[in-house]
Amino acid sequence: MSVSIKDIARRAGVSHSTVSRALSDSPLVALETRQRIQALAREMGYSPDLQARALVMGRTQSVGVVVTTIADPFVAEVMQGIEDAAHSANYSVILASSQAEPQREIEAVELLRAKRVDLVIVLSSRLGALYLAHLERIGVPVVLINSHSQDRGPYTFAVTVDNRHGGYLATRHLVGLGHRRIAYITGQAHHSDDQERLAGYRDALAEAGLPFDEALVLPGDGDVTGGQRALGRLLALSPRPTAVFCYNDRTAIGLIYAAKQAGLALPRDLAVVGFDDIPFASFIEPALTTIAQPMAELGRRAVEMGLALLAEQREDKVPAASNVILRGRLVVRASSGAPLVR
Amino acid sequence: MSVSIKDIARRAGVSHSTVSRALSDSPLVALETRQRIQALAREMGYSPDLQARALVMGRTQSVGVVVTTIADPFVAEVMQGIEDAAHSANYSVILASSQAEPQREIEAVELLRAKRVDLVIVLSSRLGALYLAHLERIGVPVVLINSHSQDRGPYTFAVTVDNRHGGYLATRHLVGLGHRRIAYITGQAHHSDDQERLAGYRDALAEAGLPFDEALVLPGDGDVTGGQRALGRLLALSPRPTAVFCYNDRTAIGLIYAAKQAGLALPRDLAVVGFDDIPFASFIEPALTTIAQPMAELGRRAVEMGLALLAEQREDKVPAASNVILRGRLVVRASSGAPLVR
DNA sequence: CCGTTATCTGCACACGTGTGCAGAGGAGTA
DNA sequence: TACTCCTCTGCACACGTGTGCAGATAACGG
Repeated sequence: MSVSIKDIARRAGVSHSTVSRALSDSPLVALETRQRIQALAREMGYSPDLQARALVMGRTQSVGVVVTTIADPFVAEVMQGIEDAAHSANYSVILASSQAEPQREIEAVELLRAKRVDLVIVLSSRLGALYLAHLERIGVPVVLINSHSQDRGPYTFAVTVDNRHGGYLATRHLVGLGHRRIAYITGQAHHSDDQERLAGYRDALAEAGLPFDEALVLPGDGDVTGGQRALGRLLALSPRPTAVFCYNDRTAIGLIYAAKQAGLALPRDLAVVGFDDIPFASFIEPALTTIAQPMAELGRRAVEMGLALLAEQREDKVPAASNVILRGRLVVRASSGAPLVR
Repeated sequence: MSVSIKDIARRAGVSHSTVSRALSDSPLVALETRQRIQALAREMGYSPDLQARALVMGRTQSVGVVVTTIADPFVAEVMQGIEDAAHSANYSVILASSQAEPQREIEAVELLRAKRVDLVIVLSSRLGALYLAHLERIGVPVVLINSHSQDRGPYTFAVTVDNRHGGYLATRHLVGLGHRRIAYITGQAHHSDDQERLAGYRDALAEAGLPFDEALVLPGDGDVTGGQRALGRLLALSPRPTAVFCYNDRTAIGLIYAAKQAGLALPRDLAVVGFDDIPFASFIEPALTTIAQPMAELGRRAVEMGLALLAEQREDKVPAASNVILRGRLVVRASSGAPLVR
């Protein structure tokens, strides 16, 4: 099979302990012996078994990431940041996707636990109380990205974008353009992100002295299809809204697609604002006005925070970290259109 | 720390061997004892250490995946298929991304080797001979996705889409619409996919009796920016091509974006065909005609083939597998336009 | 030449799990 | 009762690695 330090030890005529020390450049081994062994290891194509090492060291140098699906460009961009930061810290990434099935999400967490990852990152999950309890039990730090955890355990923290502020920025932008009837298309039900973006939407309305109308909140699903389906309901409203803020870019893209097929002229007939700023947001027509999330940074920060937590946990310190909230920024493109003339 | 079978053994008043057997439902343990231990394990929140198990069993139940970047939607879709198939087979996925830096790709492979993954899948890499030799040494089956390996080792196979056929279909479609000057925008240099798609392009030209003109092959980079930059060179050609086939959808999207900014009316002034059929291909304007790759299936098949190879390797059999080549299909949308009138 | 010290190496154990083998105990049979 | 056979359990080792400790050897000073 694969060559181990014992094999090297045999060929070098020393014990495996000496080989182990030589390979980690310990000064306890005579320089000459050290170099001889290192050369031999290279020659024999030695590759250390990280699992065996992890077993004795008590750390696997790997971070487990739970996502709903990597096919979501937002998720993919965050993963990019995670992978990057993990790589820099000499950690590797184990991916588990849940396909948004709660049962499978539990399984995923259980698997990562069994793999003894040092750190778990959960990406925009809608976590029930039961699930959160499950997370507690695994005994390693948990960092949630874009998932609010009001009821968190000692080593559970969150890195989120300021959804409420983002929702506020988006809606204020539309208000500023003169819109007075602005719809909101939601994401998946019971997602905390969604609730917060909606809250920001209401903030902006309130600030402008506009009434909040329940009927203007239309259900979506966070994917393109949800946006497409929402158009029908939106057109059925009377009077018809002149603008719409969507839970995310994918929803907005679906809505725009359906609107164009229905013969609407965008943005004149309907101004649209999304959320995320996924890579393709600027390539659709009209180019999408949106709230840019620092996606890669979310991932990076989550890793950094997790590693800091890990260090503190090892020293049995009370974690000094606090939740990180990053602000998105408004990116104005064509889809929100020119100021309304009246 | 975490509870082990020894802890359970102590509480149950038996040896750790008995616990180990009881948890795997071995008939060697009395039914009553078995059930008692299983209940105890559940109560104590036991989670088996898969690393330790892997160490003694000689298999980690994990597959390593090397990608350039997961931010590429094509890659993300394939990953989806990989994760899915791996999950079904009770395998987990370790991700390593190279950012297209050769040095980092080597590191990635080395890391996966050290993690003792049972199987390595490499996604659309441009593999030099040196790198391939490196892959050989790791001793586990390697499956390449969309990377031709003319010079492969005994346990190295490939799952690819029929690039040449795809290139042929795309170009024939344009020829069929009456175009006679058709450009091709390449992907990253030295990528075998690219060479093959180009070959298919030439096949279609030859079939139609059209000359191959080197000047019509323009350099891209496989990303949106490459498409954008290519427009300038394309417009400088004289006479100007009436159609263009792009290495992939991202390139096509960049090209379309730049063309619209330059004031061209698409598809009238320029017909465009892409390759991949990424999720957003149908949402840009004009909707992109493209060659649909069975992305998730590529991933699934790669896992299945890899596991089959693994089984054969374990029995020291000569692998019976052969490379898998899947065909893409032409998806006609608006960007290739109506038949040319002349 | 002897004692002390510095330098290096190996023994033995640990991590958590799986398993061949021996042996204890009970049940059954002659 | 004595022997055999079956059922169950524990011992001991294995996987590949890291490390405290003891001890061997050499170097050095008096």
